[in-house]
Amino acid sequence: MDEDQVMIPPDCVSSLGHSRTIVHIDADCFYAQVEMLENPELRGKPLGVQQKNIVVTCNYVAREKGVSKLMLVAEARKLCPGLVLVNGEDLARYRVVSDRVTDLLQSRFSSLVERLGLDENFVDVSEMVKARTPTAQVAGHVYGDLVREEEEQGLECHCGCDQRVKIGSQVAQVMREAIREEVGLTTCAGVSFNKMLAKLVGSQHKPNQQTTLFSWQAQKLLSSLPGGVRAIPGIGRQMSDLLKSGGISSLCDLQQAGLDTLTTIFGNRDRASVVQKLAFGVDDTPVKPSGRPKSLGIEDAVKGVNCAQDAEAKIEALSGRLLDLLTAQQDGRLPGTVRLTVRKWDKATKEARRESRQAAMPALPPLHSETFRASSLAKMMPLLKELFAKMVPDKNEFHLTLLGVAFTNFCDRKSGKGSISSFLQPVAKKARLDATGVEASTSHVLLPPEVDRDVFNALPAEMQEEILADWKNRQQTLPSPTKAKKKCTINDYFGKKK
DNA sequence: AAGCCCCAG
DNA sequence: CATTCTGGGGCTT
Repeated sequence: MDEDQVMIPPDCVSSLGHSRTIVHIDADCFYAQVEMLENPELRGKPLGVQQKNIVVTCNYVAREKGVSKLMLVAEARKLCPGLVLVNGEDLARYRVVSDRVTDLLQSRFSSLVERLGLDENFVDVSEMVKARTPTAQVAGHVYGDLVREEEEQGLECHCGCDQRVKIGSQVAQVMREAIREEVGLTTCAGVSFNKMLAKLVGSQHKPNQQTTLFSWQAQKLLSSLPGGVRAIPGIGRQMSDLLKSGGISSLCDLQQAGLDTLTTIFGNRDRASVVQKLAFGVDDTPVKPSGRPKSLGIEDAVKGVNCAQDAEAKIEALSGRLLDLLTAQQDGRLPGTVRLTVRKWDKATKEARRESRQAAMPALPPLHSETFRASSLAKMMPLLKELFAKMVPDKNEFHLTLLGVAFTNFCDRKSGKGSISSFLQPVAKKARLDATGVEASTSHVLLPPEVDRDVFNALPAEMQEEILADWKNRQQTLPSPTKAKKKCTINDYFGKKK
């Protein structure tokens, strides 16, 4: 196939051009790395992280023996007899490490940090890049490996993005060093002018490496991707099946399909347009700061649950764990809604399908009271039983394969007399005035800048918790003055623009 | 707002 | 029979 001339349809132009600089950071085999971090004896041994009967991920020692993601345990053991397996069904410990990575990026590099799962972050470093000296060399790999030749042929981009991604690659390097030093994880990074391309190019060299894409190499990257249309982030199973039924399976097919064809396939012009743009590497979606989680849930794949009593026992156990998670999260918010999810095996259609029902949460006792867990459970269980009955009527026979409980619709606690706002508000006002942002970085517990450490230490433990929770909230919602300054810590590594 | 579908790792 | 255990967003009602 001839690929020198790829015609880009006129409806596929980007409104942002190459103006942004985006870094995608991806932790290598994340769960396995966290396990090795917590138990260093595992390093050097083939390690798999197990959920139910599946190895969900494994370290690179195991990969050398042929173990891969989402492989059945039996198969993995066969390939790698010495495989060490650890249980990874509870994600709480992974979430703690994941938060450390996101917090580091957000406090030191850019307020625009978007999480994707537990192991990936997009960072929009456009502002930081503007302030850098324009003489940077590329750190790490360059996609395409033809930089010098191509530049000599005059194929480089004249909008300035070549320079920007070079600086971006230096920033990415510093990010990865900081994550390695301060969190203990190796990562990969991709640098480009939009999210999709940053993510795609970052996976070109793994593990513990980084790759930068110049805009004039984007087409080459796209055509080189294996796996047809599925290689595009945002085109999943359903959409690729739809495309295939419309005669489109390769990325080249997709690029050649007209907007009308795609609209017919998807039955939706907006959808079609987004997909068409993605096929040409056009992605104007912003890096959207993730902020605090919008839901908190747990679920458990089950087998042999076929009576209400069994199910309710499981639901109670799950709810207890979920309340523990809520307590641990402790960012001061309480859920407004509970949702119960079941997955049923439908033998008529021979498919598993999920159903859920939700209800308003009853008022809960104070988060840290002794009886919080027990009395919350007591209030929730009747509700959950009702929800369960809506989906699984008593009479019918059923075969459940999964149960899940989730909190959503979080709201901040109402501020009362002894609450956080009455304490912080006046102090915060004073602090805003003389906030210099210089802030010698605290080595241990991070306090809000307006809170004096001695005052803090004298407070009751519960109030300390509230302050820390509130500070965490503010960091994720407001671009605080401190942070705006702190972004520039990268100056330690690079000179400022003259 | 409720519930389903699709996406992601 | 089923890849696990999550979490976000969009569409339809």
